[in-house]
Amino acid sequence: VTISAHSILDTFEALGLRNTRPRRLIAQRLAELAARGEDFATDELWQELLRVDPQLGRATVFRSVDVLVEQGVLDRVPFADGTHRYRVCGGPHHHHLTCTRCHQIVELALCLPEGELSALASQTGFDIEGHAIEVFGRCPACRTAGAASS
Amino acid sequence: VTISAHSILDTFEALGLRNTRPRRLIAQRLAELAARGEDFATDELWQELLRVDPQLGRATVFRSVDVLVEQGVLDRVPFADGTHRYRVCGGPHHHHLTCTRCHQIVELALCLPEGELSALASQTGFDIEGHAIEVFGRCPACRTAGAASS
DNA sequence: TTTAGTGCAAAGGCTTTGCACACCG
DNA sequence: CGGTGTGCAAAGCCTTTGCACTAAA
Repeated sequence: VTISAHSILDTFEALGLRNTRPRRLIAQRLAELAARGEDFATDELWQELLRVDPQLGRATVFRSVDVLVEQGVLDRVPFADGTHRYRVCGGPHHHHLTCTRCHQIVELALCLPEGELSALASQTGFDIEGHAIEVFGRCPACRTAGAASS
Repeated sequence: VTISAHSILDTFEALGLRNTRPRRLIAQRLAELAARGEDFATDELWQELLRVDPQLGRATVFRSVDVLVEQGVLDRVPFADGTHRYRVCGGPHHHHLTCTRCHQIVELALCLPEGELSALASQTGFDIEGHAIEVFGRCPACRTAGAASS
Protein backbone atom coordinates (compact mmCIF):
# COMPACT_ATOMS: atom_id res chain seq x y z
CA VAL A 1 0.00 0.00 0.00
CA THR A 2 1.37 3.39 -0.99
CA ILE A 3 -0.09 6.68 0.11
CA SER A 4 1.53 10.07 0.52
CA ALA A 5 1.48 12.15 3.66
CA HIS A 6 0.15 14.90 1.47
CA SER A 7 -2.93 12.99 0.41
CA ILE A 8 -3.72 12.23 4.04
CA LEU A 9 -3.53 15.93 4.80
CA ASP A 10 -5.88 16.47 1.89
CA THR A 11 -8.36 14.23 3.66
CA PHE A 12 -8.32 16.58 6.62
CA GLU A 13 -8.54 19.62 4.40
CA ALA A 14 -11.49 18.21 2.50
CA LEU A 15 -13.37 18.16 5.78
CA GLY A 16 -12.49 21.75 6.50
CA LEU A 17 -10.01 20.69 9.18
CA ARG A 18 -6.88 22.73 9.64
CA ASN A 19 -3.38 21.84 8.58
CA THR A 20 -1.66 21.62 11.95
CA ARG A 21 1.70 20.36 13.13
CA PRO A 22 0.25 17.28 14.92
CA ARG A 23 -1.73 16.30 11.85
CA ARG A 24 1.34 16.73 9.65
CA LEU A 25 3.37 14.48 11.92
CA ILE A 26 0.66 11.86 11.98
CA ALA A 27 0.21 11.95 8.20
CA GLN A 28 3.92 11.52 7.64
CA ARG A 29 4.19 8.63 10.03
CA LEU A 30 1.16 6.89 8.53
CA ALA A 31 2.65 7.21 5.06
CA GLU A 32 5.75 5.41 6.34
CA LEU A 33 3.72 2.67 7.99
CA ALA A 34 1.66 2.26 4.82
CA ALA A 35 4.80 1.87 2.71
CA ARG A 36 6.00 -0.88 5.01
CA GLY A 37 2.59 -2.49 5.28
CA GLU A 38 2.74 -2.21 9.05
CA ASP A 39 -0.28 -2.05 11.29
CA PHE A 40 -0.31 -0.28 14.64
CA ALA A 41 -2.07 0.35 17.91
CA THR A 42 -3.02 3.92 18.71
CA ASP A 43 -0.70 3.98 21.66
CA GLU A 44 2.24 2.73 19.58
CA LEU A 45 1.67 5.47 17.05
CA TRP A 46 1.64 8.01 19.86
CA GLN A 47 4.83 6.64 21.44
CA GLU A 48 6.64 6.81 18.11
CA LEU A 49 5.52 10.36 17.47
CA LEU A 50 6.64 11.41 20.94
CA ARG A 51 10.22 10.95 19.79
CA VAL A 52 9.62 13.60 17.14
CA ASP A 53 7.58 15.90 19.33
CA PRO A 54 7.59 15.17 23.06
CA GLN A 55 4.71 17.62 23.54
CA LEU A 56 2.28 15.78 21.31
CA GLY A 57 -0.83 14.74 23.21
CA ARG A 58 -2.23 11.25 23.30
CA ALA A 59 -5.77 12.51 22.77
CA THR A 60 -4.73 14.25 19.58
CA VAL A 61 -3.66 10.94 18.10
CA PHE A 62 -6.95 9.33 19.07
CA ARG A 63 -8.85 12.22 17.54
CA SER A 64 -6.99 12.02 14.24
CA VAL A 65 -7.24 8.25 14.00
CA ASP A 66 -10.99 8.51 14.52
CA VAL A 67 -11.31 10.94 11.64
CA LEU A 68 -9.20 8.82 9.33
CA VAL A 69 -11.10 5.63 10.13
CA GLU A 70 -14.33 7.42 9.42
CA GLN A 71 -12.96 8.68 6.10
CA GLY A 72 -11.83 5.21 5.12
CA VAL A 73 -8.13 6.07 5.11
CA LEU A 74 -7.52 3.66 7.96
CA ASP A 75 -8.97 0.23 8.70
CA ARG A 76 -9.78 -0.79 12.24
CA VAL A 77 -8.89 -4.48 12.17
CA PRO A 78 -10.41 -6.59 14.95
CA PHE A 79 -8.82 -9.80 16.19
CA ALA A 80 -10.41 -12.97 17.47
CA ASP A 81 -9.39 -12.10 21.02
CA GLY A 82 -11.38 -8.88 20.96
CA THR A 83 -8.41 -6.53 20.51
CA HIS A 84 -7.85 -4.47 17.39
CA ARG A 85 -5.19 -2.59 15.50
CA TYR A 86 -5.19 -0.03 12.71
CA ARG A 87 -3.82 -0.18 9.20
CA VAL A 88 -3.68 2.08 6.19
CA CYS A 89 -6.30 0.74 3.77
CA GLY A 90 -5.37 -1.15 0.66
CA GLY A 91 -8.02 -1.42 -2.01
CA PRO A 92 -11.45 0.15 -2.17
CA HIS A 93 -13.24 -2.81 -0.63
CA HIS A 94 -11.69 -5.73 1.19
CA HIS A 95 -11.75 -7.79 4.35
CA HIS A 96 -9.14 -9.37 6.61
CA LEU A 97 -7.61 -12.64 7.59
CA THR A 98 -5.77 -12.42 10.88
CA CYS A 99 -3.52 -14.79 12.78
CA THR A 100 -4.91 -15.71 16.18
CA ARG A 101 -1.41 -16.07 17.57
CA CYS A 102 0.83 -13.33 16.13
CA HIS A 103 -1.86 -10.94 14.86
CA GLN A 104 -0.49 -10.84 11.35
CA ILE A 105 -3.00 -9.27 8.95
CA VAL A 106 -3.70 -10.34 5.36
CA GLU A 107 -6.04 -8.38 3.14
CA LEU A 108 -8.64 -10.48 1.36
CA ALA A 109 -10.49 -9.96 -1.90
CA LEU A 110 -13.31 -12.34 -0.99
CA CYS A 111 -16.75 -11.04 -0.19
CA LEU A 112 -20.37 -12.04 0.11
CA PRO A 113 -22.05 -13.39 -3.03
CA GLU A 114 -23.58 -10.79 -5.33
CA GLY A 115 -27.09 -9.88 -4.40
CA GLU A 116 -26.94 -11.29 -0.87
CA LEU A 117 -27.11 -7.87 0.71
CA SER A 118 -29.94 -6.56 -1.44
CA ALA A 119 -31.86 -9.77 -0.79
CA LEU A 120 -31.24 -9.21 2.89
CA ALA A 121 -32.50 -5.66 2.66
CA SER A 122 -35.79 -6.68 1.10
CA GLN A 123 -36.26 -9.62 3.45
CA THR A 124 -35.58 -7.72 6.66
CA GLY A 125 -36.62 -4.20 5.78
CA PHE A 126 -33.25 -2.98 7.01
CA ASP A 127 -31.40 -0.25 5.20
CA ILE A 128 -28.01 -1.96 4.86
CA GLU A 129 -25.15 0.42 5.63
CA GLY A 130 -22.14 -1.86 5.61
CA HIS A 131 -20.65 -5.18 6.49
CA ALA A 132 -17.47 -6.74 7.79
CA ILE A 133 -15.97 -10.17 7.27
CA GLU A 134 -13.20 -11.37 9.52
CA VAL A 135 -11.47 -14.67 8.98
CA PHE A 136 -9.36 -16.06 11.81
CA GLY A 137 -6.63 -18.66 11.70
CA ARG A 138 -3.01 -19.56 12.22
CA CYS A 139 -0.42 -18.20 9.85
CA PRO A 140 2.16 -20.68 8.46
CA ALA A 141 4.81 -19.60 10.96
CA CYS A 142 2.47 -19.91 13.93
CA ARG A 143 1.14 -23.28 12.79
CA THR A 144 4.65 -24.63 13.13
CA ALA A 145 5.28 -22.83 16.38
CA GLY A 146 2.01 -24.06 17.82
CA ALA A 147 2.65 -27.64 16.83
CA ALA A 148 6.09 -27.51 18.41
CA SER A 149 4.87 -26.25 21.78
CA SER A 150 1.77 -28.44 22.16
CA VAL B 1 -34.21 -19.94 20.67
CA THR B 2 -35.02 -22.44 23.41
CA ILE B 3 -32.48 -23.88 25.80
CA SER B 4 -32.91 -25.25 29.30
CA ALA B 5 -31.01 -24.06 32.32
CA HIS B 6 -30.14 -27.68 32.84
CA SER B 7 -28.37 -28.04 29.52
CA ILE B 8 -26.30 -24.95 30.28
CA LEU B 9 -25.26 -26.53 33.57
CA ASP B 10 -24.34 -29.61 31.58
CA THR B 11 -21.95 -27.45 29.58
CA PHE B 12 -20.14 -26.56 32.78
CA GLU B 13 -20.20 -30.11 34.00
CA ALA B 14 -18.77 -31.43 30.73
CA LEU B 15 -15.74 -29.25 31.39
CA GLY B 16 -15.33 -30.65 34.87
CA LEU B 17 -16.58 -27.39 36.37
CA ARG B 18 -18.63 -27.59 39.55
CA ASN B 19 -22.34 -27.12 39.90
CA THR B 20 -22.46 -24.02 42.09
CA ARG B 21 -25.15 -21.60 43.14
CA PRO B 22 -23.86 -18.69 40.98
CA ARG B 23 -23.69 -20.91 37.92
CA ARG B 24 -27.20 -22.19 38.57
CA LEU B 25 -28.52 -18.65 38.80
CA ILE B 26 -26.76 -17.64 35.63
CA ALA B 27 -27.98 -20.71 33.73
CA GLN B 28 -31.55 -20.07 34.78
CA ARG B 29 -31.46 -16.44 33.79
CA LEU B 30 -29.88 -17.22 30.42
CA ALA B 31 -32.60 -19.77 29.72
CA GLU B 32 -35.17 -17.04 30.32
CA LEU B 33 -33.36 -14.58 28.08
CA ALA B 34 -33.04 -17.22 25.38
CA ALA B 35 -36.75 -17.93 25.48
CA ARG B 36 -37.48 -14.24 24.99
CA GLY B 37 -34.77 -13.83 22.37
CA GLU B 38 -33.21 -11.04 24.39
CA ASP B 39 -29.58 -10.08 24.25
CA PHE B 40 -27.68 -8.55 27.14
CA ALA B 41 -24.58 -6.79 28.38
CA THR B 42 -22.55 -8.51 31.08
CA ASP B 43 -23.31 -5.75 33.52
CA GLU B 44 -27.05 -5.98 32.89
CA LEU B 45 -26.99 -9.70 33.54
CA TRP B 46 -25.16 -9.04 36.80
CA GLN B 47 -27.58 -6.31 37.89
CA GLU B 48 -30.55 -8.58 37.26
CA LEU B 49 -29.00 -11.44 39.18
CA LEU B 50 -28.22 -9.14 42.10
CA ARG B 51 -31.95 -8.97 42.78
CA VAL B 52 -31.94 -12.72 43.31
CA ASP B 53 -28.66 -12.85 45.19
CA PRO B 54 -27.23 -9.54 46.39
CA GLN B 55 -23.96 -11.28 47.23
CA LEU B 56 -23.22 -12.43 43.69
CA GLY B 57 -19.94 -11.04 42.41
CA ARG B 58 -19.51 -9.19 39.17
CA ALA B 59 -16.36 -11.11 38.33
CA THR B 60 -18.23 -14.40 38.63
CA VAL B 61 -20.59 -13.33 35.87
CA PHE B 62 -17.68 -12.34 33.64
CA ARG B 63 -15.99 -15.66 34.30
CA SER B 64 -19.10 -17.69 33.43
CA VAL B 65 -19.88 -15.67 30.32
CA ASP B 66 -16.32 -16.25 29.10
CA VAL B 67 -16.72 -19.99 29.49
CA LEU B 68 -20.07 -20.05 27.71
CA VAL B 69 -18.83 -17.95 24.80
CA GLU B 70 -15.89 -20.28 24.41
CA GLN B 71 -18.22 -23.27 24.45
CA GLY B 72 -20.46 -21.72 21.83
CA VAL B 73 -23.48 -21.41 24.12
CA LEU B 74 -23.36 -17.64 23.87
CA ASP B 75 -22.58 -15.35 20.95
CA ARG B 76 -20.62 -12.20 21.47
CA VAL B 77 -22.29 -9.84 18.99
CA PRO B 78 -20.26 -6.76 18.01
CA PHE B 79 -21.86 -3.53 16.83
CA ALA B 80 -20.65 -1.01 14.29
CA ASP B 81 -19.77 1.42 17.08
CA GLY B 82 -17.31 -1.00 18.65
CA THR B 83 -19.54 -2.08 21.54
CA HIS B 84 -20.91 -5.59 21.92
CA ARG B 85 -23.62 -7.58 23.64
CA TYR B 86 -24.23 -11.26 24.29
CA ARG B 87 -26.95 -13.57 23.15
CA VAL B 88 -27.84 -17.23 23.53
CA CYS B 89 -26.91 -18.85 20.22
CA GLY B 90 -29.55 -19.88 17.75
CA GLY B 91 -28.52 -22.39 15.11
CA PRO B 92 -25.26 -24.21 14.73
CA HIS B 93 -23.75 -21.64 12.36
CA HIS B 94 -25.01 -18.15 11.68
CA HIS B 95 -24.05 -14.50 11.56
CA HIS B 96 -25.68 -11.23 12.55
CA LEU B 97 -27.35 -8.17 11.18
CA THR B 98 -27.45 -5.36 13.71
CA CYS B 99 -29.12 -1.98 13.78
CA THR B 100 -26.64 0.88 14.04
CA ARG B 101 -29.16 2.95 15.96
CA CYS B 102 -31.08 0.70 18.39
CA HIS B 103 -28.74 -2.30 18.43
CA GLN B 104 -31.46 -4.76 17.47
CA ILE B 105 -29.96 -8.11 16.44
CA VAL B 106 -31.18 -10.37 13.64
CA GLU B 107 -29.66 -13.80 13.05
CA LEU B 108 -28.68 -14.49 9.45
CA ALA B 109 -28.39 -17.71 7.51
CA LEU B 110 -26.11 -16.22 4.86
CA CYS B 111 -22.47 -17.19 4.70
CA LEU B 112 -19.43 -17.18 2.49
CA PRO B 113 -19.66 -19.17 -0.75
CA GLU B 114 -18.77 -22.85 -0.50
CA GLY B 115 -15.10 -23.50 -0.89
CA GLU B 116 -14.00 -19.91 -0.25
CA LEU B 117 -12.37 -20.80 3.03
CA SER B 118 -10.57 -23.87 1.79
CA ALA B 119 -9.35 -21.90 -1.22
CA LEU B 120 -8.13 -19.28 1.19
CA ALA B 121 -6.33 -21.86 3.26
CA SER B 122 -4.40 -23.22 0.31
CA GLN B 123 -3.62 -19.76 -1.06
CA THR B 124 -2.36 -18.30 2.19
CA GLY B 125 -1.05 -21.33 4.05
CA PHE B 126 -3.16 -20.33 7.04
CA ASP B 127 -4.95 -22.92 9.10
CA ILE B 128 -8.41 -21.36 9.12
CA GLU B 129 -10.00 -21.52 12.55
CA GLY B 130 -13.14 -19.50 12.10
CA HIS B 131 -14.81 -16.47 10.63
CA ALA B 132 -17.35 -13.81 11.45
CA ILE B 133 -19.67 -11.81 9.24
CA GLU B 134 -21.35 -8.72 10.60
CA VAL B 135 -23.87 -6.75 8.57
CA PHE B 136 -24.79 -3.28 9.78
CA GLY B 137 -27.79 -1.18 8.94
CA ARG B 138 -30.93 0.58 10.10
CA CYS B 139 -33.91 -1.48 11.17
CA PRO B 140 -37.33 -0.47 9.77
CA ALA B 141 -38.28 1.40 12.95
CA CYS B 142 -35.02 3.34 13.05
CA ARG B 143 -35.18 4.19 9.35
CA THR B 144 -38.39 6.03 10.02
CA ALA B 145 -37.10 7.61 13.20
CA GLY B 146 -33.91 8.71 11.49
CA ALA B 147 -35.76 10.23 8.56
CA ALA B 148 -38.05 12.12 10.90
CA SER B 149 -35.26 13.69 12.93
CA SER B 150 -32.96 14.70 10.08
C1' DT C 1 -9.23 38.30 15.34
C1' DT C 2 -11.85 34.39 15.69
C1' DT C 3 -12.51 29.78 16.71
C1' DA C 4 -10.68 25.14 15.68
C1' DG C 5 -7.19 22.49 17.56
C1' DT C 6 -4.20 21.10 21.23
C1' DG C 7 -1.93 19.34 25.57
C1' DC C 8 -2.64 17.93 29.83
C1' DA C 9 -4.64 15.47 33.42
C1' DA C 10 -8.53 13.59 35.21
C1' DA C 11 -12.42 10.73 34.72
C1' DG C 12 -14.82 6.84 32.40
C1' DG C 13 -16.27 2.15 31.07
C1' DC C 14 -15.50 -2.21 31.04
C1' DT C 15 -12.81 -6.06 32.35
C1' DT C 16 -9.26 -8.63 34.90
C1' DT C 17 -6.66 -9.86 38.91
C1' DG C 18 -5.26 -11.14 43.71
C1' DC C 19 -6.44 -12.99 47.64
C1' DA C 20 -8.72 -15.02 51.72
C1' DC C 21 -12.73 -17.54 52.50
C1' DA C 22 -16.57 -20.76 51.21
C1' DC C 23 -18.27 -24.82 49.64
C1' DC C 24 -18.62 -28.60 46.17
C1' DG C 25 -17.48 -33.30 45.39
C1' DC D 1 -10.82 -32.80 53.53
C1' DG D 2 -8.60 -30.72 49.12
C1' DG D 3 -8.83 -27.80 45.75
C1' DT D 4 -12.09 -25.28 42.75
C1' DG D 5 -15.00 -21.39 42.85
C1' DT D 6 -16.38 -17.12 44.86
C1' DG D 7 -16.87 -12.26 46.61
C1' DC D 8 -14.76 -8.28 47.15
C1' DA D 9 -12.00 -4.51 46.10
C1' DA D 10 -8.27 -2.84 43.73
C1' DA D 11 -5.83 -2.30 39.66
C1' DG D 12 -5.55 -2.27 34.46
C1' DC D 13 -6.29 -0.92 29.90
C1' DC D 14 -7.80 1.79 26.51
C1' DT D 15 -10.30 5.69 25.46
C1' DT D 16 -12.86 10.01 26.17
C1' DT D 17 -13.68 14.44 28.23
C1' DG D 18 -13.06 19.23 30.14
C1' DC D 19 -10.70 23.11 30.03
C1' DA D 20 -7.41 26.85 29.46
C1' DC D 21 -4.05 27.86 26.07
C1' DT D 22 -2.04 27.97 21.20
C1' DA D 23 -2.04 28.81 16.68
C1' DA D 24 -4.29 28.38 12.01
C1' DA D 25 -6.91 31.03 8.65
